[in-house]
Amino acid sequence: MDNKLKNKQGLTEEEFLKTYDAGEYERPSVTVDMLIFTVTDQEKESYRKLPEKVLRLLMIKRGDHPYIGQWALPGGFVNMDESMDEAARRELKEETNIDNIYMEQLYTWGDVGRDPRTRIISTSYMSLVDSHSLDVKANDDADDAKWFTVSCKLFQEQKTVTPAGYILQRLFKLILSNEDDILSATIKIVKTVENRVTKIEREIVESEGIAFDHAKIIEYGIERLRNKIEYTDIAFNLMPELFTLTQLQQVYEIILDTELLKANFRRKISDMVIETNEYTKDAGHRPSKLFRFNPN
Amino acid sequence: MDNKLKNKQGLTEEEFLKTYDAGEYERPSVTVDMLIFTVTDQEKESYRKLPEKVLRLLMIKRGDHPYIGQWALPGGFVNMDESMDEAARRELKEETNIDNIYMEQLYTWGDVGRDPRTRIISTSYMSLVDSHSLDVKANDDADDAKWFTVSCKLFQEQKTVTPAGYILQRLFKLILSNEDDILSATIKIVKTVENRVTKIEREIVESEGIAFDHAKIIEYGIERLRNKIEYTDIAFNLMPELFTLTQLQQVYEIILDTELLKANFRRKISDMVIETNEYTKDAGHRPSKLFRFNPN
DNA sequence: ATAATAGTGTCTTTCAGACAGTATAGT
DNA sequence: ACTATACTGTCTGAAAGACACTATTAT
Repeated sequence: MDNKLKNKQGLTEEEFLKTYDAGEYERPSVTVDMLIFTVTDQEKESYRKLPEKVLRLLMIKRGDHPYIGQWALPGGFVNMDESMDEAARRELKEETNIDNIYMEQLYTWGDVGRDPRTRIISTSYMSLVDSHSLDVKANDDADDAKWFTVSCKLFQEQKTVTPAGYILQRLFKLILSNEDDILSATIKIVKTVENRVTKIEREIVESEGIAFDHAKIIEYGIERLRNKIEYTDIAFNLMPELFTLTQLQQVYEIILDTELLKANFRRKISDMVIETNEYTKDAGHRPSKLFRFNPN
Repeated sequence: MDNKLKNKQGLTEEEFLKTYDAGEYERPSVTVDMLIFTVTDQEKESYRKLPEKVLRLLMIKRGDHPYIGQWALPGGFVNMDESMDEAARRELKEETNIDNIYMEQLYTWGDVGRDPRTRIISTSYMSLVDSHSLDVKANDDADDAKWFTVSCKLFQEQKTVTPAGYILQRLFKLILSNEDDILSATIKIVKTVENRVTKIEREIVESEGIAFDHAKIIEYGIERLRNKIEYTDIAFNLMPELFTLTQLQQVYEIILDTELLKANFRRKISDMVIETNEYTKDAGHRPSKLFRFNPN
């Protein structure tokens, strides 16, 4: 490419860049918000039943205004000398102390009033962590990071047919809980189809204890996770090196919030796993074969 | 919520916000980049054949450094008083002069050196427009906007098995062309699976006439479009009010870059369309029934 | 024996793919 | 009659869903 080309002011690219002034336009701040999911065992309820699994999300208690005392997603500013992904990895490392874990960009949230301090645009990332690779680290961190059990359920659906399409309104209840706190929010998702143009809007109806618009960001992340677990192998990021097929099925079940039939589940995931010769021991019942992930 | 809570400095939220100083940290600029797709008829090649369809993308010729003379996606800065979506709609309106069209956020691109002037983070949006609702407007615009025929093909695939997974490298050739210009780029997509952690990276190998990292953004958009057309009804955003099933099939075929079997295609889309009583006229062959979109 | 979980076989229905056939306009 | 497109019927095989059955450990 000819880099001696001159612009209307008669400047070459080199000269142009040397004199370039980024200008006095005011700029938004840019942050990343991390959705860090893991799956852990619930305490066994009866003497020799299998432990139930729960989906957990890492949240941080705010120590200052705004939303002081409420819980927010971990995250922080994107520095001038790092890419978005690098910023996200840095935050992840700070919170979980793990380096090489699954991470994916989800969506960028840029409504004007979403932070009362100043204009902040925030990109959300989702990360999936095997709970066994986590040390307690994130639990006794100075900045009050804690894992919350996540539940997100559709509880109302309303369809209105209009002359040129329809309006579908769905209400989701998001509940985050642990031993000490229960946070909740209601998120309204409105899908409008009019003259074959589809539009989807997401709105927080009510939010208890969840800072900023993070309830919306969490709901969106869960939706994406549910969707993606169906047609990719991301679920294995939540599994330890060796696992039983029942454990794997439990992970699918808590994420999708449905019960699956064992035989069918095994058929479906059969070529994503490799059989090993090892078995579980000293459960109060028949031992089960351990499998590992098969990266085809 | 109790908004009389005080922080460590003894300030209420109101007092805190009044004295809040956004700080002297340098901030990136934030822009939106629009992928505006449409489908148009190619000139008929023989006297009574059906016109072939082509997928087109709107690009703008750069009049200043950097990348002077090259072609870039339409887009612009996000103002402080508008949301990301509003900025995207504004750009869309400026370029196409249409208001109510399909638009979807795709991805946020934030590599450090992606713009030589200053740090710019850019969110890409995809929009689908029915070409009949477009006037020539965008063609004779002052800022040299033009539609390019798009083609994006996989031309090399290479898989290397590693001890703990594999590396899959794919090369795509992107070609944008119209009567006057041919632009092209090669994009490398590397998928690494290692210890059950998957990572995907996208890199521009070579780019001819396409400004910035826009080749990458376009390739990603096409991938998403191809993916989404399979399981949603977005294709209808590219169709006029009334259309024949063959026209609809052609749209699927150019986007997916494959040939589909008529009978199977019709079965698949049957409940997304409504039959009308109208027929096409004066084609050199049997008239065909017109359908409209069925917003279920 | 019984509780609890592990693991398999198979029937049915649904859906995607392939292909062959019939129908109807213009020239 | 012929060309070009419109439209339909049906066979096949793969996958999803439902369900029933057998197996193996600990108490």
